[in-house]
Amino acid sequence: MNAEKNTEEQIIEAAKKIFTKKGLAGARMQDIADEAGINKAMLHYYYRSKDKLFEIVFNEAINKVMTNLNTILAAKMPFPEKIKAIIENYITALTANPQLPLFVLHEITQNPEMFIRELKARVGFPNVAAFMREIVEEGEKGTIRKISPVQLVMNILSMSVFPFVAKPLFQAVAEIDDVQFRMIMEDRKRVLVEFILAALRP
Amino acid sequence: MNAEKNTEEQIIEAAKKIFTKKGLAGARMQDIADEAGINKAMLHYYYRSKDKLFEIVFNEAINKVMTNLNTILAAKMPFPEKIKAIIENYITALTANPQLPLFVLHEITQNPEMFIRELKARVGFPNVAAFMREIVEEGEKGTIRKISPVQLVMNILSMSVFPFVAKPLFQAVAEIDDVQFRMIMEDRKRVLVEFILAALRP
DNA sequence: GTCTATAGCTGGATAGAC
DNA sequence: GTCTATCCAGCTATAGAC
Repeated sequence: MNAEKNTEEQIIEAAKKIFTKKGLAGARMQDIADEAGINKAMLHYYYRSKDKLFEIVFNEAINKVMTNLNTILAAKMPFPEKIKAIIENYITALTANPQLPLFVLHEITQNPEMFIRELKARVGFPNVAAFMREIVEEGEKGTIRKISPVQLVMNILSMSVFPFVAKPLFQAVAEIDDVQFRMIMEDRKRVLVEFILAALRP
Repeated sequence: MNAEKNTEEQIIEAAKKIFTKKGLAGARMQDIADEAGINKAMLHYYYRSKDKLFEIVFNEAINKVMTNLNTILAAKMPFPEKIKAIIENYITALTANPQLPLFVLHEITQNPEMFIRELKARVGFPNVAAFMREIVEEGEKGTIRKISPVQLVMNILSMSVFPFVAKPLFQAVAEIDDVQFRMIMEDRKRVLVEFILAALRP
């Protein structure tokens, strides 16, 4: 309902909100129109079809997630600090946008082709290979315990992202509200770094 | 298409498959009928509505996931072995059913009320409180490093479940097929236990 | 119990006035 | 560019024959 912005932007904003909440199949064009404070016909006027509108929102989400990660992975800094940076970056970004990962993962599963297309559009997108080489090197230098780089990457990613994917489940089981969840996630930045570095002690 | 089983069972079987794959909003009654090798009208004859059918499938999924975990959490065994049991149990179960967690998490997010209703129906369902007490005790005994029990539970769960939630993403980025993924998950049982126990060394 | 046919509605998309 | 009215496909659900 941002009366300041132009219609195109308003629509994208509204579409983001509805699609991330309901998914492609669950979202209604009427919902998006209502959220944007405009008429349903306008959506088609500007973006032709539901699928086209979705693709824009989805690709934007992918790029947002990936670009962030990529810059850190490529950065030159000592290994433990890099781990710290990755974790803090993820948790901060996802605290601001908790529904994003579940949305992305669900839609990738529903339609892997669209994701792969977008992956290939951005050349050499996830710069994870270099980071994995770093893990092997550190292991050989003896700075950290030797560990399969694929598994370590999975561990770091899992522990950073999964709590947000499982947020409603955690909240129901542990009976905690949004404020408490935020606090746990804030605390988690420190805990996770400690945990991972402890696991990697030679 | 199990010609042996009775129609009720065939329908549930088919509904499981389609719902876990497409979600509630994405699934079509026609798909389920086709999968079961029967007519669309039969679905309504046996289960009245799409929502009713879905609720049965969903609750069965919840119970399957929970019951398994609960028995292990309640079991009496040394702490490190319990961790091993939890991880191996999860990874084995999810290897046989990789789409289950994403389905459950997505639908909980769409409709938390249904999940909470089912949670309350099973009394004292997730027996996680006892396990968290165990974590604190072990920390005070000095057998493991002191750590917030909530955070440790999140870590264990995240690392066990998330790879399956993110399976299509991993496969696309790392360009691996189903066989390779299975191997990595099989290997992961050992790696994870090592990783966690290493992180918990006092 | 099982099928065909169809009612009834929802929701994406378009026509056309302004 | 924006709105109202409307079309039409696709879907859930039911009626009714067998």
